[in-house]
Amino acid sequence: MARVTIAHIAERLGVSKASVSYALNGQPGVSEATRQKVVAMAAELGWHPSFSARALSRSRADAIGMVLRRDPTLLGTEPYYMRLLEGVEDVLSDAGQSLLLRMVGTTPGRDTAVYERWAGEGRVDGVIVLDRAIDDPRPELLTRLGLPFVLHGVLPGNEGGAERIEDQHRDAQLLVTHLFELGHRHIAHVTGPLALAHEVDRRDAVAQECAARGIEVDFAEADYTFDTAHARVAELLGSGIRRPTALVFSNDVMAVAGLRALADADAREISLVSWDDSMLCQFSYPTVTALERYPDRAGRRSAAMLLELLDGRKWSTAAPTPSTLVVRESSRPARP
Amino acid sequence: MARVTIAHIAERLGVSKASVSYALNGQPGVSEATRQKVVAMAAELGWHPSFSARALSRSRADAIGMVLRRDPTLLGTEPYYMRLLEGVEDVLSDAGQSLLLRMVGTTPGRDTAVYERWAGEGRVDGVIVLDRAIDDPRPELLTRLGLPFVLHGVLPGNEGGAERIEDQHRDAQLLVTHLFELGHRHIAHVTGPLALAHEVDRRDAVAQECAARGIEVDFAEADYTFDTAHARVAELLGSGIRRPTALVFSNDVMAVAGLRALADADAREISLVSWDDSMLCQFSYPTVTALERYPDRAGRRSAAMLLELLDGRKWSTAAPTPSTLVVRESSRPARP
DNA sequence: CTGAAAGCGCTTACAG
DNA sequence: CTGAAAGCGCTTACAG
Repeated sequence: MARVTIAHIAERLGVSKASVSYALNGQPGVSEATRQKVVAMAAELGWHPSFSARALSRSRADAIGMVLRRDPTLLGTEPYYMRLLEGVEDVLSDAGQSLLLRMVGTTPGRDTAVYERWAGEGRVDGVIVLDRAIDDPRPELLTRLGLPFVLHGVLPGNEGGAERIEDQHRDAQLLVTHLFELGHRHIAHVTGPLALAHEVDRRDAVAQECAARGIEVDFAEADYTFDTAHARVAELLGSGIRRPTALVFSNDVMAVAGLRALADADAREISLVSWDDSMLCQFSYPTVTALERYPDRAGRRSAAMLLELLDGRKWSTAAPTPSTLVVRESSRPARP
Repeated sequence: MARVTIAHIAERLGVSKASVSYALNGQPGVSEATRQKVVAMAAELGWHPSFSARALSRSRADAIGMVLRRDPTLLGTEPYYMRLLEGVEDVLSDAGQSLLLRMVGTTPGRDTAVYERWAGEGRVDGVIVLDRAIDDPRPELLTRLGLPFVLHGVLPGNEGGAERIEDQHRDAQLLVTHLFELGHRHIAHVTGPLALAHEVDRRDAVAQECAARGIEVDFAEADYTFDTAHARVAELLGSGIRRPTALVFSNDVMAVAGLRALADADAREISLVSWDDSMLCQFSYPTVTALERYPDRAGRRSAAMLLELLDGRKWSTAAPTPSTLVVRESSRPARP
């Protein structure tokens, strides 16, 4: 079980370690004949480059990291993250890179410690940052640490927020248009935490789309959990005056909570749509109209962008995949 | 942004690199006075050990790997895996170990290549193997590769299958007893792939529990997906003769498919329970009675076992957390 | 094209 | 207790 090294290969072939290294890495500096002998011998001996030796000499870890900050319980129930990871992992493994995963819960500052450690130890070459917050301290921290990063869902160079990959506007338009066409003229949007940049974007986009169509809109802030969303809906309905005829939820769990709240309030005639699709939306009763946002493709994009950034290549600006609205039972014509 | 090394610390303090190393690692061989100076200086300079240098000199990657082989689409929808990962990650990060994650889909052999590479490159110190199959080639492969491993859900040294951590018998008993007490005397169990060791265990355990109570039981094999499970239930109902009054499903997705199939066949009076709990069971209509199996704790156990194995420590045989039955609407008294 | 050598940043016997 | 040195397995200028 002793490790096969380039020294062994060099010895067997009677050449220098340098030649072996060049041959194995496809670098110039070896004759084609030598290269072939080396490659054949490496295959025969079952040689693999020692990851740590290579990392040390190249100062490259060949790994990228992701810190998930949400509540672990929620993480398990939101397919969004698994699908995102799947896309990221797919691109990384094709590139021979590893994915380091860390889940830190919601305690503030725990992610910071992870980044500091990763940077200090040289354990990852870069990171993908999720769930960008308003005044997010992470870009500055990562810059200070010298750790390359990509903000998931944001174009590089546009951290200011001018141009977003995840186009909340287009998504808002899909949702609002759908409700408008069903005759809804008064809706409410139950958002996620407004400390998250994309939730603010969504709220603003919904407001704008509604204004453009003469739809009245109310907003309520929740935190992606079932219970909070349930409570918000109960409040919206209980406040009495003028009820919305349709509700928009920023994720699938809250949408399903909305379903329950409507049933509890005997207000099943109210329509409802979700910003995230999942099996929850597919199998709830009634089934929930939702946006398919292709999180795996978004993950692929972020991973590809990070690799390009690490290679110093120019980012290739392929357009993100537009979302699709999956119409199900929960959205119906507004009652006349 | 130049890396701080022990050489810098040694130079600043006028001592040797060796002393610095000993001091930083809590090894004997330095005076207490020197140790304190070193530690203080390391903190001041913001020193972190170079992960790759340490890995190279200790031939230890301080990382463990997991290969997920299921269909990525299913992975996203089964909270089981995220919760499992959460438990694993928690233990690992407390121990300063990293988690390398790889998703390979269901193409046979792709996981093998990953293990070979990880072992060859020395990228991980060990792996946790999930979803053990009948005649699983992985234990042998990993042994040959010299890569330490833990079979998730199996006691070390009992790979033969004598003693399982995930006690399918106790779980089967919970489910069958519940149905028995509701008056069911004829049930059917829609299993996952019988190529998986634990699915065979479940089927056998259910058969045994039913026999002990004079319950008739049929079995149908599916593959954890909605469509297949839906088809199996349709067949079970269509076959005509004697219908079961209750169904057991080996995961949540299939249970929800069963719900739909029952509705489609206008057979809502048939009860149904799921071997896995999830939000799918919580928010379906009707809600589904399910086993809470605490996958995060199982993940913790496996991770802890692997770390102990790597350290050459004796495995501490704390008992696994027993499952709990969460009774919901889908299981009702059998029709007289 | 090829070889001898230094270097990446640690750890760890081995002399003093 | 302390220092000089070799070694982990690569990569990469630098001479021939």
